[in-house]
Amino acid sequence: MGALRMGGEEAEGRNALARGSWKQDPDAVKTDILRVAREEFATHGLSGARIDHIAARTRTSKRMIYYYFGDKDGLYRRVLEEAYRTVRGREASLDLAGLPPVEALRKLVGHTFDHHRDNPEFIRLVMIENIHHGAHLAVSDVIRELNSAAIENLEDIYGRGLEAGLFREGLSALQLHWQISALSFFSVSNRATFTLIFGDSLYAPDRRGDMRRDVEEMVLRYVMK
Amino acid sequence: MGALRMGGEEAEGRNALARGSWKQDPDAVKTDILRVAREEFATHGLSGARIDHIAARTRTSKRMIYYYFGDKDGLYRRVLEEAYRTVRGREASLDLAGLPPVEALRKLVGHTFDHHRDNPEFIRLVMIENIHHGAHLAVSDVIRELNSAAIENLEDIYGRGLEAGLFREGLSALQLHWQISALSFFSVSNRATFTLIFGDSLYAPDRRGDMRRDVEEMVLRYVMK
Amino acid sequence: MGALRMGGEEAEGRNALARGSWKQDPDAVKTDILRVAREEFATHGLSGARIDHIAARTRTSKRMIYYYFGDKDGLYRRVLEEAYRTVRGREASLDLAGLPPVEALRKLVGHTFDHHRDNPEFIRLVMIENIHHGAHLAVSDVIRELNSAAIENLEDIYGRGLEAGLFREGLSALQLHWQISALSFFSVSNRATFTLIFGDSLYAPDRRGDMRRDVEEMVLRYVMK
Amino acid sequence: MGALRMGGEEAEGRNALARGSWKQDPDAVKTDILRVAREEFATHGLSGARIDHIAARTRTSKRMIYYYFGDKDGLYRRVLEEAYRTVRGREASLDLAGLPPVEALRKLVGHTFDHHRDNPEFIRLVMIENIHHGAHLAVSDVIRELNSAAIENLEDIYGRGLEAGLFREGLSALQLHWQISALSFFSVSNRATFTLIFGDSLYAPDRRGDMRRDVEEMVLRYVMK
DNA sequence: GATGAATGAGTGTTCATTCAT
DNA sequence: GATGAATGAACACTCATTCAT
Repeated sequence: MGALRMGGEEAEGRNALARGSWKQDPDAVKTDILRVAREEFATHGLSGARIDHIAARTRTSKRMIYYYFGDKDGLYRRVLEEAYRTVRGREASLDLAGLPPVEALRKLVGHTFDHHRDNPEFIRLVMIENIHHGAHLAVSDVIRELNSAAIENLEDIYGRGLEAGLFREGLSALQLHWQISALSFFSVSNRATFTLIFGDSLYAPDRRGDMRRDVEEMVLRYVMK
Repeated sequence: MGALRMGGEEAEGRNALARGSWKQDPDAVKTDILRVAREEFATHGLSGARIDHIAARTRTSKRMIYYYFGDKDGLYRRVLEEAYRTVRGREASLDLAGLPPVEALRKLVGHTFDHHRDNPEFIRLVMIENIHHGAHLAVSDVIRELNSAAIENLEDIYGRGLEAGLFREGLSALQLHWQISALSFFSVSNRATFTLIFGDSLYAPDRRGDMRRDVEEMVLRYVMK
Repeated sequence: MGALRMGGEEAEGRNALARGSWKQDPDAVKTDILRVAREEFATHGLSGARIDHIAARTRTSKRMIYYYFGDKDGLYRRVLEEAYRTVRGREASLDLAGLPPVEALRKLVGHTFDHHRDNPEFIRLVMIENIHHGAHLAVSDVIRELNSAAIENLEDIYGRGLEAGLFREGLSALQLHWQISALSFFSVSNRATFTLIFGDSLYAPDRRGDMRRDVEEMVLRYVMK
Repeated sequence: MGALRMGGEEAEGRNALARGSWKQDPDAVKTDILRVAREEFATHGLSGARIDHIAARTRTSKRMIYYYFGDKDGLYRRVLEEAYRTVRGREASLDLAGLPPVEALRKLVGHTFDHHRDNPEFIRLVMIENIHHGAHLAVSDVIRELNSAAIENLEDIYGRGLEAGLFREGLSALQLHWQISALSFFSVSNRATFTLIFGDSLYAPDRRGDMRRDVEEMVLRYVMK
């Protein structure tokens, strides 16, 4: 996508838009469609999303959606792929190698929590994909690139913690990743039903830090000797 | 009508059918519709579900769905309500009062984990409801009855643990419920995408007990001094 | 189709129509759709036909076409089936058993020629189906009922002609049917291009009898000793 | 441009392509488009044909189709014209003047039958054109050149047959052409539906000669005294 | 209460064709 | 001459819902 060629082009795209002549800039068109589509899919789900709605909020026409993305499923898949790719980019950029194990782990957990909390749209896309049994992720190429960063970070930290005699033996990076994800993901994904049933005390703006600390604490107490 | 709670009704329904006179048994008709609808909604989501599909797999006609449930949303709401009601019934039936705090907590966590794992259809309905921002649960009466059981159990256990000097101070039943739910729910809700990206090693049939123990362990280590 | 229940119902259908209330008469609705669809398909071909055009010229809506016929292909198939069925009915009604072989054969050929000439819509449907490689006839049940009448008539006539020493040996009913069909069919199917290239002298209204006689003559001269 | 008649062009086209410079050879481009278009139209009909499919299977782009042929109808008309022109070329090349009337007629009939049987694509184009009521042939210039060869051949043969006292009086070349065409054309045009209904015994590969002989026989018996 | 028939408003998709460079 | 981008109008088809009996 356009993002790859980025830099000057994006700026050009915006200038072109400002001049009212965004034509002949396919990357800008595609990016524009994807942005709107991501919102629509995240808000209404795959079946609930309407191509017409997406087209209406785009700088181009419905026809161009089909020109570039083939069909509704193709568009959804691209939205999903871009979402995963962006996340992966953020995970990789975390620099934890210089920190001692405990601090590194705490930072990774807190970062994961924050990231989920700050990207509810991504969370919703993943929820939606799970509602569809992962059928679209399964046929996508991105999955092959996704595995690494998060797990590698954890393996490094856990290994260093073991060596330093700080962490318990017998745990695995995959398991830890699963637990960290569960605590971070659920806090966003199930917020609606949870607050309806139990009130929103846990989600008061000034208590977000508490919740993150609780999650960090939970992971650390689980891992440390 | 609470048809879902009655075991006998299904059998009655079948007998009535066998006699060719189930038409005079409105409860059986409603139960039949709800059963089929729950499957359809859980499988395809709210927007993805088709009234026609539900009607086709029901012993009665499409007209009856509208007769008894008003519209698609009404049917979905009833499905959601029955699902929550059933869960609540199961939670209440857990008898932990006789157990010492640590054992009680471990049992409650394990039970929650198992329950989620054994009821993916319920998990999916909750996911779907969250995709729809909890809009249907919000207008339902069931929420008022839902709060209690799980939290009360936890309050009792946590209080007894504190008294016995086994548990840390400063935690809350609500927070614990949230954490237990997160770990249990995510293992079902995100199984599709998680296994696609990281493989299904965590979900091997013979490792289900490991995962439950890990969750129990995580909660206990978090709560205990 | 309606034709099966015919008699009083059709009349009722017409009365209902006259009263402006044709509703609740599914057979009349289906017959109406099929009539319009036959015209549309015969005029524009399968790909060229427009469901919207059919619906517009029908007493019902586009939606009903899908309600009764599933999709465009289903409608086309039904049109084709009804066309073949009608033809077969006419073939069977020919009573040739009482005539001497030569006269019987002449009458059968003339009748076939006239029938084709009088039913250009049927001819066009068969042309269209051949353009589509017979794909729709192949999956239809009617083909199984179609074989008989025409061939049986010919077999009887040819057998009697042989016995009477009037006809040559070594011919077959199937081959004769093929030849009679070719001469009759082509005169309708290729009329447009033929008259464009060679003028319409052969198709002058007062020469239709000549053409039929030529076809009869051709077949008789071929069959007779 | 008459590209279709030249055998060498195709090779030239390939050479040009091999040299990477076929772009400068408009005739090769046009021929290429026409070849692909003929297949597409013959296979799917006029309405069923897709410009995109044609473009995709061409060495050039969709734009060139419009550049050279105006629109879909223009392209179809050119395909039709080239097909007729090719046929006419073949008819003219038949040398029958040296043969005695009966042999000449038999050869002409057999040749017509074979030609139709060997060019189903041409037959299909003519069928398609007839489905469209000859509208495109009507506005084409080729029709004016088409009349002659076949009829002239027949006139010559029939005249010589009459003179020799071998043929019946009162027939016409046009009528004979019509009958020969009918028997030859139908065997290809209606093969799909005919074999579906009556089986393919008449079309067994080893019986093609029989069918041709039957057609020859039918015409000869019709013409001879 | 119950049924098959009926429907307006969308819903994703495709078509031949033209524009900008 | 040549290309990829762009498009309006239509296209087949579907949906939740209601009507007539």
